[in-house]
Amino acid sequence: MSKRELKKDFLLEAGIKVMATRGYNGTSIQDIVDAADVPKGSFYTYFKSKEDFAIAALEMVAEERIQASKRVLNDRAVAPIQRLVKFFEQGVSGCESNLNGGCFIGNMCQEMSDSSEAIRLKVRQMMRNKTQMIEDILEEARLDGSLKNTLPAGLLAEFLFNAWEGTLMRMKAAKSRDPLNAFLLVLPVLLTS
Amino acid sequence: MSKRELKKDFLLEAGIKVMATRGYNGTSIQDIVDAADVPKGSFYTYFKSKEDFAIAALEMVAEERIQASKRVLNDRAVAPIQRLVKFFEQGVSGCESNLNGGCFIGNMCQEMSDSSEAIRLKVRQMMRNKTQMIEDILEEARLDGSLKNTLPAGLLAEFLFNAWEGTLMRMKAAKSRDPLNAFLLVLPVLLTS
DNA sequence: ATTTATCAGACGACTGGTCATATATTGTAA
DNA sequence: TTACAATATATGACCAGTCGTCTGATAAAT
Repeated sequence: MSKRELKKDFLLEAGIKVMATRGYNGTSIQDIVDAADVPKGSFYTYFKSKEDFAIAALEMVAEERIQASKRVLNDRAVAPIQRLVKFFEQGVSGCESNLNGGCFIGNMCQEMSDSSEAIRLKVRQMMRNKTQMIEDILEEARLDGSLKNTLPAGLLAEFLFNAWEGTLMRMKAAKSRDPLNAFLLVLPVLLTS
Repeated sequence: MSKRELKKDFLLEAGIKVMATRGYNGTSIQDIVDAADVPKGSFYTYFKSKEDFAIAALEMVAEERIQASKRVLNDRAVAPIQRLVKFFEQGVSGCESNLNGGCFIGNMCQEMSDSSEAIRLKVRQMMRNKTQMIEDILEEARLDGSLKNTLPAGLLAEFLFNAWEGTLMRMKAAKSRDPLNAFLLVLPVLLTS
């Protein structure tokens, strides 16, 4: 990885931390460069605009999450439904690492979908990816007989992903893990009965 | 209602339409007064700050929604679970009326929970209210035997409310009703089997 | 005449973005 | 290896415009 790319990534990582808590419009270019301790002029060497930065940030977060999710979902030593539970549990901790609960992707979705079509499309693509991963594991669970629910896996996956995003949002408002507990208790009931 | 209160409400209604699509930080005082065709100087006659406006806006939206929800949930001519389905369907249309999909409360939650404690607490309270309404109807369904699921009603209500908020969010990213359809198909399965 | 409500415009701070200049880095030729 | 030009990167002062908020003059009501 070139020196340039390293610095770009450093700027991204620092900026994501700020933007994940203060939101897109709540974060200025100045905030981002301050967080990375980089002069303001340098920002536009790496990103052509603030929107461009946000999209790159979304891509970086997505990449991290997808890698982490794959590690959990492909562990064939664990039963599919157990893997799905782990997938969600790990997804939550991934969000908390950006300090102050909340999913960066979900936040950007709510704040920017109506303002920036480019951001909306990127968010949509990332949500589709995640949903597809859930669908795949559900198919696997169906094959081994552990998934009792007879609804189409795609439908169930979409429902579960959305429910989970809603759970993350509620955690943010409540500043509590209770919503997560409710989700994890209902999840197996929905799938195995 | 006094002339003053009428004008205040008018300013609120106009401002909510803008803030619901552009977000809190994406909406300026100028945007709000322009939407209501009121001079900028007047804004601070009615609201002591932008945050104060947002909280009043949240209260107005909540009041509308709660009234609409009560109408649906208290209609004893309809079976409880059917009422719950209607409750969610109507909740979606309530959000779309603020143009461009998405729940004003959910949007404010994601954008502002980490920035404004006052807004976060208001959002939390509103979510609790809604969840309580769901819990009540679930209890009713349990009494008449139509709710098969044996999980505590409070838990189920929390899960359902969060799933529904997630569904609204996904609709915003996807610009589609598919997430709603998935929700409405899974809902009865979760409750009655 | 006195109080109260309204509002135009000004305030300083800050916005996303640009640009001329300064500094590194690289490629080439001797 | 050195010398030097050519190119790329780094930078902070600066732009025009906007931000949320406030004040002082005016209008309306009493």
